[in-house]
Amino acid sequence: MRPAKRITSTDVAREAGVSRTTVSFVLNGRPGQSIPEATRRRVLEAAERLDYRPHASARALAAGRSDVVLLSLSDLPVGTSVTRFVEQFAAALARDGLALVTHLAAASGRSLPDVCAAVDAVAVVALTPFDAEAAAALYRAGAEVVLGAGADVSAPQRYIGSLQAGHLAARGHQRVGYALPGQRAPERMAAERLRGVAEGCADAGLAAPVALRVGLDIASAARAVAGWTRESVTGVCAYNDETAIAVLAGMREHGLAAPAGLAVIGVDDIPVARLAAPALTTVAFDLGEAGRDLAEAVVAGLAGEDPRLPSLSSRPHVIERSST
Amino acid sequence: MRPAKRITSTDVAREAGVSRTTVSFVLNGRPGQSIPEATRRRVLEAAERLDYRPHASARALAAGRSDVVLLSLSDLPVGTSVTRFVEQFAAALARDGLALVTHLAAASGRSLPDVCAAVDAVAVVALTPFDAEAAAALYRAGAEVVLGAGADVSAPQRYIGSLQAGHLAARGHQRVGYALPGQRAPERMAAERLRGVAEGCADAGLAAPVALRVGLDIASAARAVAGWTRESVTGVCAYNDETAIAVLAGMREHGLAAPAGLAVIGVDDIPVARLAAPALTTVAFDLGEAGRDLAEAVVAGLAGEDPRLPSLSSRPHVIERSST
DNA sequence: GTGAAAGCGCTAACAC
DNA sequence: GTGTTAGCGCTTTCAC
Repeated sequence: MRPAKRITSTDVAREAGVSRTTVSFVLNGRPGQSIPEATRRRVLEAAERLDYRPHASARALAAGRSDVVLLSLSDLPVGTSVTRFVEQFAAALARDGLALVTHLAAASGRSLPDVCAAVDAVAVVALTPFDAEAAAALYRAGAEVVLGAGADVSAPQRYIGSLQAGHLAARGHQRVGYALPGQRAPERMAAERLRGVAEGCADAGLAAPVALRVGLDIASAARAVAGWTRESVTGVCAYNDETAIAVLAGMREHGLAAPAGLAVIGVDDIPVARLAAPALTTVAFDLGEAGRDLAEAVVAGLAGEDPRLPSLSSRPHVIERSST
Repeated sequence: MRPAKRITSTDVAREAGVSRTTVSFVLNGRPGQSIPEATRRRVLEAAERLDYRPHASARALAAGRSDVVLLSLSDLPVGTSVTRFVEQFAAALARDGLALVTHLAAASGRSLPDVCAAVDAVAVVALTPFDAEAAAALYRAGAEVVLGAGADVSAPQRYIGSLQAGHLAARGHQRVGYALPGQRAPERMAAERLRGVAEGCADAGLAAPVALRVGLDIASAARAVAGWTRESVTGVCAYNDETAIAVLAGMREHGLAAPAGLAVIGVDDIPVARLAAPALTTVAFDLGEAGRDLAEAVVAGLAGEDPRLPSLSSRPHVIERSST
């Protein structure tokens, strides 16, 4: 299957019996230009008939701007929430004629700025903030808008933490622990969530949480559980569901069962959370709305307005199951 | 932070005191052209000093081909194996000057061909085969190479299944079950794995596996477990680790524990697999090599050679833990 | 309202 | 060896 010859706007123009200019005007819905409905339809039909697709590179070169938005996904577990986010984000961008592609951080091949340049992205977006240097590199790589999902990203994260702490406090726990993730997890996000837990504890008049690192292996988790027991912690907030499940496993090692031995609450509501023994109480949130908001911010930024970052609002809420 | 004016190859040429042609030759490592080392270095240094980046769109337009490869990821759980794949794939492509971006199927915004056109991708790749129509649409969208990772994709999948069956057979199980995934899982992949299990059973002189669907919820899993018990199944192969964990949960519901009540073996070796109670025996494989092979195939295809599909070799192997 | 013409930044024949 | 030149396919000012 060899690709056929490219169909150009010249072909469409010929087919419709107009000039390329007109084709361009019609296809780009040029405002301010009043094109007779008849001509309009003729062009549209010709394009349709020929299955014409404007050549993106040529378009970008001439217009000085592509319509590609690049989303950088760090090695977050691409689970439920992120999926929803991508869905809504892409859909919202599409409504403005923008196309979304993703750079997976695992893709060690090229740096983000390199990829940005390679696809000639007009905007680059991530779920966590870019530091000044990274942003500068992206601008240099040709991006017009660079949006790390907000200084405000910290607020929702803290809120998640406070929900966790609040849930445990409401159940009468006096001393809570925090399960920090092991390696290769977004430190920043973990830190914000922990801070949220600390705030939640403070609000409830409890002491600061006992934060311990928990890798995704039983030994590491068992060690942490021992630590919490020693500190008479009775409930622990975990960075996410995977970590929470590790805590559950660590408890098992000590002959402890949730929630009596230790109450555990996670974040994310991944599918296996409800399959855990006992089923994991967790904080779920929907990034779908955040996706739409971010798309709006991107569009605003492209329009020259100052893209005030959306709050990444996600309406986090506790899903109570039996682990607490 | 506003993007500065673009640095063009003209700037580099001026800075280096040569013509744009020379810059182009040097930067693209034109073979057959013998450029004095001195000039070469001068150009390279100028480019470096100016932090010059060729404008991708202009490049693609002139050269008639971009260097963007688009990977389409269906809603597979983007877990360990896929991550390794992407890593190696991207790295291998980078060695040939190609950049990788991903289209997440969840990104409902635009169809794959649309995105392909938007980034002007030279090649589009997926982990599962494209049907003729889809491939044709991609060619029409401007792709030169379209590679669904192989008709041969079925072989490794079947092999995985046979490994599972073999493992159970070796442990003396006489009647095995198969846990088909619930919704939104790649049917095709599941079918191949099941077939592999069937073959494995046949090879061991066992009856065909009892295939039952298992959603990611306890009720569904419990139902399946009841079904298997009724059929005196003593060991079940699960489509993947998540499904296997569901089976474990379903067993719990019936007061059964692995491996005595029912032996369970999964696929993927996701992090929580080893945290399950009991720790899940599973089939792990490394898609890294497959990533490298696929990159090679893409490059070959781009060079006009017939891209004989790599076998997606992945060296699957059983990781024995206590659930069997 | 429509068309002619001038580039966007780069590559690649083809001269020098 | 290096520079001159002609586009790649599209957008967009500016006449008609």
